[in-house]
Amino acid sequence: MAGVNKVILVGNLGSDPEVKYLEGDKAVAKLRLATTESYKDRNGNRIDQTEWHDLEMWDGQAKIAEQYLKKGSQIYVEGKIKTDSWQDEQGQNRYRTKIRVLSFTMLGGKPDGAGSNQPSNSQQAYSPKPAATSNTSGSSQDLVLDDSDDDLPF
Amino acid sequence: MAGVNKVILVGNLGSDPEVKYLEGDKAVAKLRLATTESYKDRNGNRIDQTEWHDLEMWDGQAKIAEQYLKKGSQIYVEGKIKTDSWQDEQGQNRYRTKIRVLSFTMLGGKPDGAGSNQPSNSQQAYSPKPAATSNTSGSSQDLVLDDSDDDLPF
Amino acid sequence: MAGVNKVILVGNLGSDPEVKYLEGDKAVAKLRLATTESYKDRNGNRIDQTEWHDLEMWDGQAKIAEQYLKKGSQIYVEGKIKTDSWQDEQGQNRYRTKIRVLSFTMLGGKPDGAGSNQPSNSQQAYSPKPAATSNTSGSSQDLVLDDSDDDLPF
Amino acid sequence: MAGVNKVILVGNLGSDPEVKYLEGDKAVAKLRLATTESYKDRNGNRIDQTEWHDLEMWDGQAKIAEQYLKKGSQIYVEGKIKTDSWQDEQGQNRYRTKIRVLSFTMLGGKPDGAGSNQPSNSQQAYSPKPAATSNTSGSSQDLVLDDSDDDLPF
DNA sequence: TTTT
DNA sequence: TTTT
Repeated sequence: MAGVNKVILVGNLGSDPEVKYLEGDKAVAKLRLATTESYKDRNGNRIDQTEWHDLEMWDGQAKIAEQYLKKGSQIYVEGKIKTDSWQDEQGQNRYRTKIRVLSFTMLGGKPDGAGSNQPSNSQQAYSPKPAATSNTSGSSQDLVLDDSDDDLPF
Repeated sequence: MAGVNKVILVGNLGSDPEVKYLEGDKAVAKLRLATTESYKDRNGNRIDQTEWHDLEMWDGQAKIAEQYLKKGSQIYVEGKIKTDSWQDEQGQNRYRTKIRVLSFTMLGGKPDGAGSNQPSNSQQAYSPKPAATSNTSGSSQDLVLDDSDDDLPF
Repeated sequence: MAGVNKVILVGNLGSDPEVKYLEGDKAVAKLRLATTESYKDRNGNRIDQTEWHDLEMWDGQAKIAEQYLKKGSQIYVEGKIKTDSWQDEQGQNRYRTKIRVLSFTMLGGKPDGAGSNQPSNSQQAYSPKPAATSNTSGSSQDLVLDDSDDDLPF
Repeated sequence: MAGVNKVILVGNLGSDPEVKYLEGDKAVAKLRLATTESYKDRNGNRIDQTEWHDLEMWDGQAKIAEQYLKKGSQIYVEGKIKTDSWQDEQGQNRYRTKIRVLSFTMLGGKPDGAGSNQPSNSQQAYSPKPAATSNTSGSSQDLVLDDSDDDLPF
């Protein structure tokens, strides 16, 4: 019965992360990630096919995303699929699938600036590379968790 | 721009595959796969959380699924995320996400029978393990396989 | 600079886990895992090609392995590649690559017995499925960790 | 018995690819890839731990690597583990593990040049993005690609 | 031997 | 809506 539900994505953000702060030092970030596949059709024309993914990050990860990611950023993402379902006003079943991010890594060169609200001198804040990889995390000692076998609330 | 869109699942089928045959030797199978995550809540109670995934397989793969998979089968799946979107009659945007399967592997012991419509002597048809792993494959103008330095697996 | 080093394996154990207990509640398990790939050669003969992997698990994970895994067990493994190198007595560089396991999941039906030293009524000990999935872990509250961004000593 | 043997890496090349041309349009490329993991030790000092991987690519893939990859290139790699073993002159068993690459994707911005032997105006050769993603491919009796519902990507 |  |  124990299962595996794993997603690996490499793509670019369609816009800056949207971060909401909740009570108790909690935060959630929503991001839209494009993964583009390129192939030739039977006439030899190159076709790009883009898939858009809704990413969700929490807490320390959300804050790192806010600080370092922005529209266009290329990232590697690991996460799991979660589908929300509900009934709409017409009583119809509705579904929405998102990727709950467990860790991500920034790709490509150094960021040329930072999150959308950041002054572009945040290069320094970026230094050492504490943000280059983020795992689902929280406490200030940089505790790293993954949410498979424990009592995390998600 | 080149991206990665990869899903890895291990779970059990919620029902037998539903296979439709289309014109020209094409076939498509729909499957529902449950991946269950188990964790302890803060009171130490074990909680099972199940996520259901819509899988789609085509052609040779669909036929193998029909023949060898059934309700309860445990499989390893590799695929990619595809989200269909459309407008419903109320003009609202609707979304449905599925996993386009690129390869799968049957897990656990030998199948005790076979697909739901199969005589249970299909054990023989199963022999060696021709069905144990399936890659996306099919008609010759659409040949797509994913292995490497060898002859083709089917 | 942040990188990704990820291995995903599904295979069977070639023998029972070998577990060593070290000072301070530490334990390490060595396992040999076979992943077999099946293909047809150009004469249509089915060929099985088996790759053997050296797995290493630590602490809580090692103990779970000892208790529930044995020769023949089919498991799903996630981990990372680590290559040890040293000079042998002739002054030659020697290399040995192993998989540091970060999590694993038992596949197939319930185990029919248990680790090699276990009474075969361990079915009960196995109950619900507390052991079915293991992450790199430690403390008794079932704390789950992965060792990417922290100060774990391995 | 069917198994899974999958490696996913993101890292940087330690040097330009070494490509050898063999008889019959065959080619093989050797690459060294560094994956670096960053963590804080218990004193809060950031530690970088680098793992080096031997990559092997064949045929079309090797040629693309020669043309577009060079020292420092950041790539995403998918492949499988292969361990060669042999006896050395002392009759000792020797082992060497490498990653047989099945597909790779260049990460980060546009290449600023090209393979080590290429004129740096190869930007044009790079155009559209024929090299951005490569799957295992090659001679017609050994055609192996890994994508899905489309025409072939090269 | 890479990268930040 | 990203990227090349």
